[in-house]
Amino acid sequence: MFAGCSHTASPFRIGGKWTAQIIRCLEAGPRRFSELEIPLRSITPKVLTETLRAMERDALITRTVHAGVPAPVTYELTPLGLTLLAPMAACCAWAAEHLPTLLDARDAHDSVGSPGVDAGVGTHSAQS
Amino acid sequence: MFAGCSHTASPFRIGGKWTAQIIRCLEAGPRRFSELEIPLRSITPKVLTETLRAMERDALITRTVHAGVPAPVTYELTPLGLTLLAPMAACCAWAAEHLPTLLDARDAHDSVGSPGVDAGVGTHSAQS
DNA sequence: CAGAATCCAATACGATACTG
DNA sequence: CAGTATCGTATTGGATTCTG
Repeated sequence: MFAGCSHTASPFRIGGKWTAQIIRCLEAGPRRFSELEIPLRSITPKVLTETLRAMERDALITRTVHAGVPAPVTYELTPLGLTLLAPMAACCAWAAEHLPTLLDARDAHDSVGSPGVDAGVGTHSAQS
Repeated sequence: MFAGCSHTASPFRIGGKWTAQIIRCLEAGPRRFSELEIPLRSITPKVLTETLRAMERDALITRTVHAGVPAPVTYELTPLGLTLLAPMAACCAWAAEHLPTLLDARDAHDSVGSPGVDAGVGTHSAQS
């Protein structure tokens, strides 16, 4: 069970913090480096490069250098990368339905012992 | 999208390295601390405790101290925890079908530039 | 039995600056 | 444009030892 769960490839830990978002950005077709930086607004080029290289290594995406000066580079999902969309959708649906509950429970648990100004339960106010 | 992706609660990063395995261990019913240590053979009590506490905080499991000396403690999935089984099954199915492909690609990529004794592609031999 | 305490190593993530 | 280089910090996971 969970064969190969060596922490970078566990079913629930596919890659790092950005892998899932990158896959979604590539869902609609090839994107260039700078086109990925925009929607992932807080990512640094270094981390983006690292993540993309790791994904390329795992055959989830392909990296293509096109002709031109300066040479544009595009990233695209491989067939293997496309297969991740289904389980990701399942996880996404779960999050949409249950993540607020989880976060509320977390808030409630955290506020025990430090109620502060008694803001009450439900202080949660999801951040994107 | 991926609301609440603050790195501990992203759909593809539910908890730490062990959260998913613990959920599966609890799938068939309540388990005691020591009953969890066995199947998760390489976990240390410290990390197991940390993970269980985090899951309890997120209302994924309940912790029950029973009467007796020494007092047995059992952990059990909450209704919320049970809802994770479905997306986990999707991820698990993905892994069963595609993880070998991914790992083979990784091996192939890694062996480029350091073919060693030319073991060829497919040196993969999955470790559990 | 079910952990708590302490210490430590690896890694992930990020800020900043620079380049072919 | 699409990175690379360097540095620093925060978080994670683990080994070991001890206890009500």
